[in-house]
Amino acid sequence: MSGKSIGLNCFTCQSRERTEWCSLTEDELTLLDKAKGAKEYDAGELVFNQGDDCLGVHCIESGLIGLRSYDAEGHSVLVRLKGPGETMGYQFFLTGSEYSLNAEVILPSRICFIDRGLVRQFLTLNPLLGLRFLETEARELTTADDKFVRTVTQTAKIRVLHILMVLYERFGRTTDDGHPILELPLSRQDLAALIGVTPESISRAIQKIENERIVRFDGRTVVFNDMEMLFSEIGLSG
Amino acid sequence: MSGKSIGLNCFTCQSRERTEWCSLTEDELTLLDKAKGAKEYDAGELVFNQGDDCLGVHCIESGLIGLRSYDAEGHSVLVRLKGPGETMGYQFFLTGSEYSLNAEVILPSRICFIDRGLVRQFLTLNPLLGLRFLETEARELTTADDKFVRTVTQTAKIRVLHILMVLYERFGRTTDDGHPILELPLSRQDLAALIGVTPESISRAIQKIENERIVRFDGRTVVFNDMEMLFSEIGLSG
DNA sequence: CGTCTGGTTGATCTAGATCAACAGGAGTGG
DNA sequence: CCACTCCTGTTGATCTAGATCAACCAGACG
Repeated sequence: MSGKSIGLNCFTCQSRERTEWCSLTEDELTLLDKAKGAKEYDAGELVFNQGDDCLGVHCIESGLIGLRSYDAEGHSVLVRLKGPGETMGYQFFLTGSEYSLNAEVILPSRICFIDRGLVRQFLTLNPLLGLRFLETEARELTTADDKFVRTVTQTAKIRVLHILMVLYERFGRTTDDGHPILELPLSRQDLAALIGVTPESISRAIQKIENERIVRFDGRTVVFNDMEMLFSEIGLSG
Repeated sequence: MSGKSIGLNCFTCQSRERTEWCSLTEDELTLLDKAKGAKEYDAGELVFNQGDDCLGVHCIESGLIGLRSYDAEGHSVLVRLKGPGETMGYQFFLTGSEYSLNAEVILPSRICFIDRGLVRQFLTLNPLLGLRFLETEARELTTADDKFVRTVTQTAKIRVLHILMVLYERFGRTTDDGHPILELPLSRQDLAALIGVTPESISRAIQKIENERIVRFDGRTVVFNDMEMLFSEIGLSG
């Protein structure tokens, strides 16, 4: 069993506003707060394992999780990242199937676990909760479809540019002198697994991108030199 | 405007049991039946267009629809098939975005349209409906993720075998002498677009598959000679 | 008939995988 | 402190699955 049990309070949760659970009433939240379990995880730990039965859902207060799939030949693919305010594992809870993915801790995280019985109860009790999840799922499905289309139609270089853009929207900031900048939370290997290519291909794609002066890399720091160029390369569909 | 308006009755709908809408009450169904619009489409027509605003959802009574994405360079990818009892377009309704896909009629279809206002109304009125959609979406998300993993880890041949299996589960039957058989509803081109390869690659993959005696092709008829072999090739994860 | 579309086959090209070597940390243990 | 291994990332050489380009055939249809 990985993770260390800690105390966390739903009412003071820094990510509450961002979660679907914010649609719960005061009373419901009190119930949730009592019934949930909270844990702290170090980078590298697993929150749940591919093949395990899904006993509930996990809600991330802080940190970063990667949902990774290993196939029979040992190939690993990073299917999706999950961050603060996001709930993970609900599709397995909803389909009543076992996890088809590992949940790997990428950045140290605090994560709550909510038993499936309770989730079911809340879903029937408070219709709003279901609607929020419906919207979240719809967004995820759309990005999943989009990812498939990009994967079969675009080159590795363009897909790298695209994922940099996506990561920038999520983790990026602007320096004091106005440059858009991104501190990558991922290793090159994970970057590769995220777009479904080898680490070598990532290296070479980055090489090209730097030669074209679109972005500059310094370790895990990414400086965007030419946003116009980047946008035109990845196409409007951002 | 494509499609020809027809009369369809929700109460006698042959696919009602299969839809999420079967969770509606008698009264609600009466309301839905009055408010919906029904159309009949020929193969090749479009139910909705990439780029158009989503004004509601479409529920398929009979036929077959392909959700296809065209990128800027004209590449076409078949993202998903939708058949009787399935509702399509709800992710765009839910995210409030415009369609990112075309809905192409593959087999002649009868399709009902339900205005977004009404859908919203039903979703808040009857929580069960939302839960049903939540489950459907969860399944679709899982298959979308799975498709991504397969696309980046498996060869075209294996992906062809896999899609044949999926199509068999959906459209296949067993002959009198006990052979599993599949009447393909798709052209080779569409088969190609469905797994994200070129028609030429499909042809060559089929060639290999026939040489290995796994399945036999006769036009659009697929005879499964060796299910064991097929399963072992695509891996247990089905 | 000619024209068109869908499918197959062959020849060639190329993006990206694979295999291999190596360089720079970061520990770890003597 | 150095020697050692481990791990990540880069680079080079080679290989290959699948794309691309082109020719061709068969059936459909005016």
